[in-house]
Parts: sequence; C-alpha cells; structure tokens
Amino acid sequence: MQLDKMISFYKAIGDPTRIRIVSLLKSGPLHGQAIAHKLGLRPPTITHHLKKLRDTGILYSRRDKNTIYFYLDAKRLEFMATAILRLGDDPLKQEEMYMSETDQLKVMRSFISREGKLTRIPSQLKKKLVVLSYFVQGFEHGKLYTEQEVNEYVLTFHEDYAAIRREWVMHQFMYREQGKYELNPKEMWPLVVKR
Amino acid sequence: MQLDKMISFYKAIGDPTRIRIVSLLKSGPLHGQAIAHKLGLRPPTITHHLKKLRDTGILYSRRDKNTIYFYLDAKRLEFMATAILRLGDDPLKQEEMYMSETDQLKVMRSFISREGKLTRIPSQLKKKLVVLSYFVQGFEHGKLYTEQEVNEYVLTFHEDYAAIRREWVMHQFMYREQGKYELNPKEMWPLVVKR
DNA sequence: AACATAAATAGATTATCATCTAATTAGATA
DNA sequence: TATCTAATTAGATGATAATCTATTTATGTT
Repeated sequence: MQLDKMISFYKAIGDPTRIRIVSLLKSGPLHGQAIAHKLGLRPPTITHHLKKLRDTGILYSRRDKNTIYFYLDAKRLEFMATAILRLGDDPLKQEEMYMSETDQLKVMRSFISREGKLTRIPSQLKKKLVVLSYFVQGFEHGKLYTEQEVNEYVLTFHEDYAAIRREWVMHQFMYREQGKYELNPKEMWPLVVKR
Repeated sequence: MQLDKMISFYKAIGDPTRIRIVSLLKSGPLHGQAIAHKLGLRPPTITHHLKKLRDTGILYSRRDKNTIYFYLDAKRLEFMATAILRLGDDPLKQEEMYMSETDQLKVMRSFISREGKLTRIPSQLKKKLVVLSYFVQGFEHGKLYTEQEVNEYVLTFHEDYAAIRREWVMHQFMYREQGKYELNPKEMWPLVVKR
C-alpha cells in the first residue's frame, strides 16, 4: 500500500462523525438519509463523509430502487487499520484463507469448462475466491483499467461481467478509484491460486 | 478507551509528517533536532508534532544530558491502531468488568489490612482484579522494572510475590519482555479502581 | 556566574476541512 | 411525460491545524 493511501485512511477515520458512521455500519448497512437522521446532520454532509470513507475502500454500496445502501467492509477495515504496524515490514504477510492445491484444482475443474469459460459463480465463499483469484490474474499489476476494459476481459470467460467485477472489488482483488480499476497487491487478496 | 482518545489517535497519525516520525522511531529512538534535520523541518514544528503523538501515548521520552530522546511504544501503537476494530464490543467488555465504587471499597476493606497488607488473594475474578488494580498503581508508567524490583515492591504488601507478578501479567496490568516488566496503559487494564 | 545547547512557547500566516443552504442529477413510479 | 425521492454537487463560512520566526525555558558545561 502506498503511504498516501494509508494517510488518507487514518485522516478519514480521525473524525468524530466518520467514526460514528463506521460504528453504525458495523451493525449492518444503512442508506444515506438514515445515517443523516441518526447523526442529526444534513444529507450533503453525509455524502461528504461517505465519499471520504469510500475512497479508503472500507465502504461499498448497493442500490435498491431509489435507495443506496452503504456497507462496511470489515476485512478491508482491518487491513487498513493495521497498516501502520506493518510500516517497513516485508510485503509478504498474510495467508489465512488457505485451500490445498488439489482442492483448488477440484474447484476449478467443476466450475471452468474445457474452453476456459466460467460456467457459474460458486456460491460457497472459498470456492468463489478460487475462481476469482484464478481469473483476476489476467490483469497486470500497477496498470489502471477502465470499466470498459475490465468488462471486455471478463466477457472472454463469463457473461455476467458486472457480478465478477463487483466480486473482485468486494474481495479486494481489485481496487476502484474514480472509475478506474487497479489490481491490488497479492498480499491483499484473501486467497491466491496458481494459474 | 474513550471515543475522543481514539479519534485523537487517528487524527494524530493521519498526517504525513507524523507518519514519517513514527516510521523513523520504529528503527530506534531519536532526539528532536535529529528528527527535524531528517525531515527538513524546523525544531518548533517537530515539537508541535511530537506533542500530538505524545498525547496519544505512543511516544515516551528520556533525557540524557540536555538532549531528549523520543521512543516509540510499539505495544501501545498496536493497541491504539486496532481500537476501531473493537468499536462496539468494548462497552460490553467494560460493563462486564464494571464494579461500583462502594463495592470496590468493600472488597478492599475485606482483603487489605489496616497496615495496607493484602491478607489473601481473592479467588473471585472481579474481586481479584480490584486488588490487583489497586496495588499495581505503585509503578510508574513508561518505566522499566527488573523482576527483582517487582518482587521487592510486592513484598511490601504480600508475601507471595510470584503469584501477584503472574496475575498482573496474565490480566494485562503489566507487560513482560526480556525479563523486564513495564506497566501497561490503563486502557488495557481489565478494571481500574481509584487509589 | 556566564555561556552554550536543546526544547518549548507565543503569535502570525496560510491551507485544509466540516458543515450548511440551494440547486442539480439519477432513478423509479404513476 | 410528469412527479417523487434519494443522492450529489456547488459554493459559502467558520473552525482547525501545519508551519514558520522570534523568544523563553531548562539543563549542562566552563
């Protein structure tokens, strides 16, 4: 992680209002107006704060009809909060979500066709991570991609590009900033399979 | 930990200059002028930042002649950095370990003699914590003690120094590293009584 | 006692930022 | 299409804070 991303994160949560928002979202997603009401602040103020929190990656959102719900990404929060503790350390760090290579192969054989297409998205978390990790390696590290480019790549192996894109971001394989997509360092991935 | 302490901490490290100071001190203590020189800033600016960092408790200082060396308290840094992850379950924990002042007084009256000696170690957890918290305050924050010094202090109020020492460490009142003992920040104590 | 050095304080300047009101955009529904 | 609702953007204001120079304090040394 770059230093300025780390600083932005600590600056973002170094504010009473934003801490309160994080605290609220810990117990579940909420939409903007609900947050504004609970905190006694105006909607534009909430937008302002949500933007800062979202920029750090600890928040993601989903629209349901007219209402946008904001979710806290607990894993990302933990990763970011402990960044200062890793200052100066070797980048090779975490490995919690483990699966044996043979099991990974089994998963890939059951979800990827002979033509290399993803037949369906696994619903079981670990299995899903295996295929997400496998396909995300088609991107280059350090390169920025437009949403269009991401979609086009996904379409070479699966039709539901929006779902795959969302999963990559949600599970920290990729990072989105101002409409651009970027591969996260492998240390941030919840699971890595050989390709 | 109080919310405002937590916010001050994140605000403190949410600044490029202060992150750089923390980063420098990770590799060892430095004095003000050295930091100023390394960062290309003026000494008053460094004083300003050190004050903010010191207020969070992650820094302590020792004077040698007329130079003051600043040290990073790594354990405290870790405790503070992960505070946001404990948001919400903290009040529960504290409540669990809460005891009214009058009840604390009762406990102390029944286990501490008129001469200030601990007659026996309470077996009930909460009561034990009350007396442990009471006596541990004979130590100074930020100071390192040898096992010998700890034993000698315990002997002023109780004969079984090994048991008391072990309890202090086990319940996070103190921290042991390479044979040295150090008082943990009060925020880490499971319970605090007035002395 | 006089001097030297490191740190801290005081006060000024400039930049950043939290919040608001008013206006606009985006999506859903009738 | 017109209308409703939620979110965002634009722009203003007041507060906070990062940095500097100049001065003072604290401690050591000659």
